[in-house]
Amino acid sequence: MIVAATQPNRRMGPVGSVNWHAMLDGAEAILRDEGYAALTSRRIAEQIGVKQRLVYYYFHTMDDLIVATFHRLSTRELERLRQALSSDRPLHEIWNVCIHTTDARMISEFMALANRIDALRAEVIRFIKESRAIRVQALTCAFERQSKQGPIPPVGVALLATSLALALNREGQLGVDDGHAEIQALINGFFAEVEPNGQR
Amino acid sequence: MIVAATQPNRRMGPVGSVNWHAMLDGAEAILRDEGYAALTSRRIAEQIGVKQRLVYYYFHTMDDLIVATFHRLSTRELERLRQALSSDRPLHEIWNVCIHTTDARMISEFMALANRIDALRAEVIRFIKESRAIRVQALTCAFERQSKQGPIPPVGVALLATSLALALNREGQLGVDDGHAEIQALINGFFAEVEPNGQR
DNA sequence: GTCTATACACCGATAGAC
DNA sequence: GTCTATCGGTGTATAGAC
Repeated sequence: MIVAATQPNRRMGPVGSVNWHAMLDGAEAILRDEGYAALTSRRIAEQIGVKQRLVYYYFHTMDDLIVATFHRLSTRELERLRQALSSDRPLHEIWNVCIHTTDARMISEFMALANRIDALRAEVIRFIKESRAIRVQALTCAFERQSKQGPIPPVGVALLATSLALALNREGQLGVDDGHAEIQALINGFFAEVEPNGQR
Repeated sequence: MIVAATQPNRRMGPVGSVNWHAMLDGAEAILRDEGYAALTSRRIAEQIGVKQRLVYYYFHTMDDLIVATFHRLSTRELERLRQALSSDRPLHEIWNVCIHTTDARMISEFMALANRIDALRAEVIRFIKESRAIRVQALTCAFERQSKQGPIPPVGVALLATSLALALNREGQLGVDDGHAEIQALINGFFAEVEPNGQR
């Protein structure tokens, strides 16, 4: 997954070890709180209490570390979505995951980083496609169960939901809420119609 | 508008002069093509063919330059939206502005920057609120003309439109198009119903 | 107005000891 | 596995000449 860029045969720390995870934890915290300009090997080392050199023992380059951070994050998010999919109220649960575990601020940082790190862009694309597929599956299933074909096919609703969740999240963090209540009412109406109660 | 941060009484270059605009032009280009990590005084100077020191003659700090760049950009965008509002088909024209002049990539960079530059965050909030107000005006007017009150009030549709335009833009640049045709069909249907032809 | 020159801090990445 | 030490480069921002 993570490919060497500079010194291919350098000795490397084990993927998945305690320090490896600690470094990604630190990277997430820094990205969230200070932005990607502050995401440096020195800052990560300071954050988790190790020496800077150690970061380069676990990751060939900073770009590799960033890609690994997103990969771990998106894998966890997909896992949550899959769990939500197999719950009693998949649509409600999937929406909850998007609204409550997604951090618009960190998404902004990764989107900006993806503009210039090719490997990250590929990961982002993979994540968008996989998460959309999960949503489509949940929606298709729900529509069939209610025996109704809405005016928008599942894949359209999936895109709509992603775009709205992100917008609500982003604007909420900025303190803007114009139209939010109205859209929330729309979403509540959709849920009432298509997934009115616990059923599986 | 732009407040001194470091050396308040320093002699400064004139706002709106040729060099001033050239620097913001350069900043936009760098932000769009290389991301905010590359947006440095040296890089801007190189881009427009002046010495690095000159950047600090026109802007107290890099943050000031960034805020000024967004301010000029958002002012121009609002101007385009106001022109669209007073056209024959305001809804169509406003949508065109969002889809064709908005660069999702640059938006990502500014959103990430706004996470840590307070003055920029204030500008972003101002822009979101003002552009939403313009959309609400266009939608309210169109709904009244058609004498129909849709299931979603204007401010909700405005938020929906912004969120969709951004999502279509962003994913289009990534090369993802799952659900895009379906949403485009939805938008076309909306236009056909609420603003079927040129009328003012 | 625009320049040269520079202070000072921090960056990624590596060599090689233990 | 983890360290010290370090290279070469780049960042913001300023002093002061012309």
